[in-house]
Amino acid sequence: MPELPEVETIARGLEPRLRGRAVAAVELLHRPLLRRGGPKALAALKGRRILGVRRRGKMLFIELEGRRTLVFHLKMTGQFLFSPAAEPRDKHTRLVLRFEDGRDELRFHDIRKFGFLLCVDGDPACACGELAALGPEPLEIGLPDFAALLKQRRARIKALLLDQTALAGIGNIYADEMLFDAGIHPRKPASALSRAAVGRLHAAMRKILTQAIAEGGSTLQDFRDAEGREGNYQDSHMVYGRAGEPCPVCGSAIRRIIVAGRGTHFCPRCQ
DNA sequence: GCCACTGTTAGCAT
DNA sequence: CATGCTAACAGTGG
Repeated sequence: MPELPEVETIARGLEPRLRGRAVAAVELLHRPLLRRGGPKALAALKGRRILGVRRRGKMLFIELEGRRTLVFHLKMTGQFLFSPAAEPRDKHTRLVLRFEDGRDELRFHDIRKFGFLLCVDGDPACACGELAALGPEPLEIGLPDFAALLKQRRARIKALLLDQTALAGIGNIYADEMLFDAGIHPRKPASALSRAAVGRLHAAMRKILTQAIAEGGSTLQDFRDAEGREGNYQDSHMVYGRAGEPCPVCGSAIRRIIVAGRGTHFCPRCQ
């Protein structure tokens, strides 16, 4: 579930509640979650203060003193929630961060167990090939670079939008929404887009992601921010999850097809 | 109960 | 190399 806007929302919510707090312990409840660093690296976080929380693509970074970083990928069902230490833990809780002030604890909850954690000493990009290979941020890439990127790829435009090495952070929902906004068919080869279409897609990408962040992301089933709140952007979805409903622009029935192995929603007339 | 479906991506086949 | 499918997991809904 969490794509760029959801992870950004989580990071912004975690930051003020984590910054400056010292870690008392990290409890790993599901061993496979930890893909880099090992239990010793987690133990070495004791006593260190949290300096900040950032996002890169769909990954979330908790930065600590001494160049240590916890890198989380939430995959489909990862969530963070603060709870009083006395409150019973859900069976899907995979990791708990306890603090020296003892006010509450941060729990990482992940039903499907696809999420992962890296505990890194130094530059996170050196510890994870996937992280090092991430493409540019969609909200930072300029139009000339975006156009050059599309020009050199023959894959379907939707597959390119989902390719994290091309652009970092776009997932299934926002790929469909930005293609609709730009009036582009999801199966169109990226290199075949006209100059005008590339311009529309660049603008749509910025508009959709910016609005989604402003709305706190989209909640379809699981997504909650660090305060347990749902996002609101699902109310603004034009095509995602609306197969069979009339297109908000032209009234044609929204269709659902499979592109790049993913359920894909689009208007056959506008796109 | 069984089957189809789900927001991600790694790994393998083509 | 580039691209496309499928499996990994667990839960939900028909």
